[in-house]
Amino acid sequence: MPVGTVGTVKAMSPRELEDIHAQIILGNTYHLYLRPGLEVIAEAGGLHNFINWQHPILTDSGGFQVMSLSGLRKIIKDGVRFQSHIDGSYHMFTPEKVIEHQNIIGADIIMSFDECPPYPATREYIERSLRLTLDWARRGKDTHKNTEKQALFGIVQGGVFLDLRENSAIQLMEMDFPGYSIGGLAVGEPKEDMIKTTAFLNTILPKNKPRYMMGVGTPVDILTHIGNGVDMFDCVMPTRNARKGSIFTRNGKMIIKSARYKSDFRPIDPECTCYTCRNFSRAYIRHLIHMNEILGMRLTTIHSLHFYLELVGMARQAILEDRYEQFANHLIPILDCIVDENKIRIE
RNA sequence: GGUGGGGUUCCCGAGUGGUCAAAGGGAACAGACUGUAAAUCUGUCGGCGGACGCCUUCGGAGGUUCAAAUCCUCCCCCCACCA
Repeated sequence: MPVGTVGTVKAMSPRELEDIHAQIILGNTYHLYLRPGLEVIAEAGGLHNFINWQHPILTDSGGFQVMSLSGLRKIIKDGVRFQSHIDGSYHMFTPEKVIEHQNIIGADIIMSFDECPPYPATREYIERSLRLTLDWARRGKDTHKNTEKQALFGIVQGGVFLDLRENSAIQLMEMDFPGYSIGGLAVGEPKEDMIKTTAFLNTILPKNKPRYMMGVGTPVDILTHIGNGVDMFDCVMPTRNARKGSIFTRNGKMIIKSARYKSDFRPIDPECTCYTCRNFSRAYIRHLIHMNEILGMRLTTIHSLHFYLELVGMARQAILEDRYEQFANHLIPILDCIVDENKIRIE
């Protein structure tokens, strides 16, 4: 799922998203609440209409902002009081209000309010945080009435402590959500911990409901966790990194702003079918990024998102053909490095 | 022709006897980025060597001094105003 925090996948028009076959995009409750404000979105008839995206949308609850804006908020039992990073005004987010907000926004899949705890954190901290998040999940579920049109997911927390993860998952499953998110990962913990966690949850979470790993990840992460039964991902990396001249390809990461592409007139990936690769050279894209030109960001974003969506499409096909492990094992070492064609040539 | 002001490391620009390989900015180069306070941030940026250091550099050539980007002499070049 491409990330479109404030109601736009940065640098992309809805038509460009359709061109690369994006099926669903993300929005963020906290950011949309602050700007443009829920009144505007309500007046527009919901987020789909407001941004003219008639395909599915998933909204995050603001739980991630509990971590990313940790200097500007206070957690209490009832919820989180944020101080706006825009104008300093105070805003109380409770699990009930967060559901009401998301009812107004109207996303197809919505999230319980949670605390995304930082890493490292003590077991005591994670336990306390988890109790709160579970309480909030229950309160959110009780509040949510529009269940026919909006699927509310519960969010599994528990840090890197597997027993706490288990505890979290089981209690959420008792509440019977239509899907389960895995939160609080890729926040700085070792990769092995992340992998152990999804591998473990793979044995617990129901197989007939979607599992969404929040905020992950690199192409390698995605393939790894698909292998552990995860169905859905979102991540800012393909978009954010693309804008800064670092893109993902089937041959690994390519830092297109690098001097080595100054006079390289090949496409980013000669085999790629995206608009960018069919029409523009590495040298030109590098130039655009260096010039800080809008088109540069658009073209790199198109490519990286196209690649991500193609990658998960291939993963889906490999699963259907019962050859996923082979597929992933072949691809992961390639995707895990920086493209260096000169080096390959020497070898 | 006259008067005044200047020439500093890729560029702009500070520095007016030692603590200067020389502030600051830009460019350039190398990276980081994982439910987006991100068109952001970090590092490098004369050469050689782990560090301590050594060598080359502040328009050019001389000179003064223990010590010069900084002071003196001559020369070259630029800018402004006047004629």
